[in-house]
Amino acid sequence: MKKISRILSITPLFKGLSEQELDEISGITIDRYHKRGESIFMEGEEANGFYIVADGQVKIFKTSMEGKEQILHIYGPGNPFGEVPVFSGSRFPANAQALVKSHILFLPRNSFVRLIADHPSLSMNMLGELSMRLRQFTVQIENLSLKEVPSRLASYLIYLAREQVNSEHVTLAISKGQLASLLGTIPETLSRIFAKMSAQGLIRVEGKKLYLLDPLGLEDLAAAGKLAE
Amino acid sequence: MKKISRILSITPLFKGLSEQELDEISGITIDRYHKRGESIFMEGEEANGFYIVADGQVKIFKTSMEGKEQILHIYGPGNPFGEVPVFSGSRFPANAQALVKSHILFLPRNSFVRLIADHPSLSMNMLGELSMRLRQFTVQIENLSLKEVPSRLASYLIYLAREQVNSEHVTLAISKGQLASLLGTIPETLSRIFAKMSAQGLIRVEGKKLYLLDPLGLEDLAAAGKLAE
DNA sequence: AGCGCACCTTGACTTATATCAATAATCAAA
DNA sequence: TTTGATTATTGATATAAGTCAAGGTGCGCT
Repeated sequence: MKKISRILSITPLFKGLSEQELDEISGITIDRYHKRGESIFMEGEEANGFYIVADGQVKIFKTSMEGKEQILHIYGPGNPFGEVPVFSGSRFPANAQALVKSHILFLPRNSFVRLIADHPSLSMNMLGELSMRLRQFTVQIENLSLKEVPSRLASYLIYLAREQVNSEHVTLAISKGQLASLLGTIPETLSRIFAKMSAQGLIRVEGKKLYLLDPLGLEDLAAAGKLAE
Repeated sequence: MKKISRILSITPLFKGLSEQELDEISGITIDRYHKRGESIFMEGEEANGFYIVADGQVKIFKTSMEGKEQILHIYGPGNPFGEVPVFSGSRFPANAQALVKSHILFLPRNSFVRLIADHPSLSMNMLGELSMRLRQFTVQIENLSLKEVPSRLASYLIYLAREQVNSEHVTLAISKGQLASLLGTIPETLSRIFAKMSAQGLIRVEGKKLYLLDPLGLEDLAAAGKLAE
């Protein structure tokens, strides 16, 4: 019980709520544990609640008929997911799967909706959460439609650099294959672009460690630029 | 005043609100009129409120450095837009422009946030609205990343057919150039695909009137299928 | 009615990225 | 440490869609 409260207290969604309110919420959560690769829910499935990552890593994704996958989000501790059907429709719009062994909290829809009606600050937090997602999606659509893969990769590297304080290098939290899927491409293409960017002296790749050798060049590439041969 | 209430009453966002609550809202709206092609707001601009289309048509879009445009939404009477910065950040994530002469209602942020805190059903409606948007975006990302242009077009035609009751034909509310931008392509490509689909006997194109000759073939194409030569 | 401008279409060409295939590196576990 | 499996790289080739360019069609406006 104490452990759950700790997770809830670092969840931005619950920021500003009192001890008592957090206890109320932790009273309605249900623990779930998923192995690496295990499906949490699938697109089209009926939802009767949503989730919060307590520990581990989860991907939200779509797949095409031919088996290609597009990752929409990758979430870690403190991130809620699968809330859309709580507020509209009742089916999940995408799939969720654990990328590593994960501990997930499940919040049943009805209890949560009751909670939200009574606590305006909780509903404001949820509105903030959903609008952040919309913001991220506009960026993702812009990237997919208006930029080519090298620019998308450069954007992602810059994003990682902001996220991770260590200015020396950044570390990929996911495999390169998954990164390809997140960027809307395939591993082969990503691999080639890593090679080209290395040849240009923009980055140095050492497994999951990426050294950003030329941050300005990357900014440039992210904005518009073309990657020379 | 009476005219505004009528618009608000058909706006799904305000469904279930009392006469009095609608009056309260109409008390804080500000009328704006925009000519065809006029900008309503631009990406990155500070927002101090959001909008509702009273009459006309508005597009929400992103543009690349090189001038290519990706339409995110096209909104008509009753649709709210530009709400994201009300709940997160403070800047618009995309551009808005009137496609035709339009009458727009502006709702100042502060008054609206006050209103939402007092009326739980209004906040639930807004949560529903934002989650519908998230749903639409997942579809759009799926389309851009996982389907080719002919499939996207077929999906859009099927969507139009559901929207418009007349099963005989559908009518484009926008120009073909704008449709291209909505589908994440360019007019030339769209034109060629219209030609191919016509040659296959899937559709017949007469200006803005589109006859869906082979609905099953279109469903097929939308799902996965390839368009033959 | 006819002028002018925006929209649309068609053709030849280029290019980014996917596909297919083979090999290489990495990693976890026995 | 060896082994098998996952993950990553590299090469050759195919293809969808973008670019550039030139006409054509239609529509609103005086």
